[in-house]
Amino acid sequence: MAGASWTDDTLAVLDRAGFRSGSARRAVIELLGRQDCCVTAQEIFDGLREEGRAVGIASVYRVLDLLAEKGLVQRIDVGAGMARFEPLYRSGEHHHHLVCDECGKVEAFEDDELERALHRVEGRTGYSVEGHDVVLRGACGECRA
Amino acid sequence: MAGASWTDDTLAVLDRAGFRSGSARRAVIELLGRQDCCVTAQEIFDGLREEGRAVGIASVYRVLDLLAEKGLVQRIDVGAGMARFEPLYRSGEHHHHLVCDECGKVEAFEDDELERALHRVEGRTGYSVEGHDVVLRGACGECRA
DNA sequence: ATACGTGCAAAGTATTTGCAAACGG
DNA sequence: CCGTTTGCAAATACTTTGCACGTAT
Repeated sequence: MAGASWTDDTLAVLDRAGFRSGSARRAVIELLGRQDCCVTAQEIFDGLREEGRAVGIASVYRVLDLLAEKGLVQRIDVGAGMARFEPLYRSGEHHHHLVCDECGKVEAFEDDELERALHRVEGRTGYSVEGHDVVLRGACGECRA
Repeated sequence: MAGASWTDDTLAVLDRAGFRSGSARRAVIELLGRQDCCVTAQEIFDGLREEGRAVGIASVYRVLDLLAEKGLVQRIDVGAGMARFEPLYRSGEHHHHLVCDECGKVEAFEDDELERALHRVEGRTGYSVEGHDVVLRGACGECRA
C-alpha cells in the first residue's frame, strides 16, 4: 500500500537528515501514513490515544511542523478554523478537496484537466510556484436534501 | 467603479433583509468596497482607525460574518493563520490568489481556462457547489533572488 | 555522556460571545 | 420607546513555546 511507503520514506528522510527516532514522532508518522485524506492535529491526537499510543498535543504539532518544513506533508486550510495535514507523495500524485458547508465533511477528488490548467497558469505568474490548493465548497449529497 | 456598486448593492440587500443601518457596519462595508483584493479583519480595523472612523474589532468580525452568511463577501484562507475577506460580485467575475511563502505578499490573478476546468469538475462531484478557492503558493519575483 | 525528543503547563493569536450603553426607526 | 447595533472585556479555540525530564546514540 502507498501509505506504508510514504511512512518508510518519511522515516528514512528524517533519519538521513540526522533526526533521532523518538516514539511520538514515529507514532504520528505511522498514523499519517494510514490516512486517505487530510486530518487535523486533534484527530491525530485522538486517534493515537485510542490506539493506546498517547502523545502530547504539542508533539503532534511539532512533528507536523517539521514534516511540513521538509515538504513531507501538506498543510491544508479548508476554512474551518483549523489546519489539516496530509502526506505529500513524491510521485507527484495529489488530489484536491471538496468541503460540505453544512456538515463539515471533507472529501478528496482528482482531475487531470484541472491539473493541466493549473500548471499552465503557474507558468505565467512570475512566481516560482511550489504548490497549489483547490477547495470546492458546497452542500454534499446528504445535506442538499 | 465596481467597488461603489458593490457597496450600494450590499447596503441595499441588508436594508431589504430588515437590518438597520449602524455606523460600524456602514464603515466596514464602505471600506471593503474600496479593496482590490482580500484583506484581514485586522487590516479593516486599522484602516478604519486611520480614517478616523474607529470601530470595535468585534463589530468588524460581526459584519464580516453577516456578509459571508449572505454571500456578499468571500472568506479566503491563504494559510497565514488568519482569514481574509473580499467582496463577492454578483456578476460572477472573480479572481484567485497567489501567495509568496517568503514575504507573505498576496496577489490576485484570473484565468478563464482555469474557471472552465473548475466548472467542469464541479458538475461531477455530487455536491451542489457554491464556490471555489484556488491558492498558488511559491516565491514571488523579488524573493526568488 | 550529551544532545535531541517529549510532555506538561503557560503563553500567544485570532476570533467569538456576554452584556450594558448608544442609537435608529 | 423598543429592539437592533455597538464597544468593551472576558471567554474560547487553536497553536506555539519554555522548561524539566526522558531517551537514543
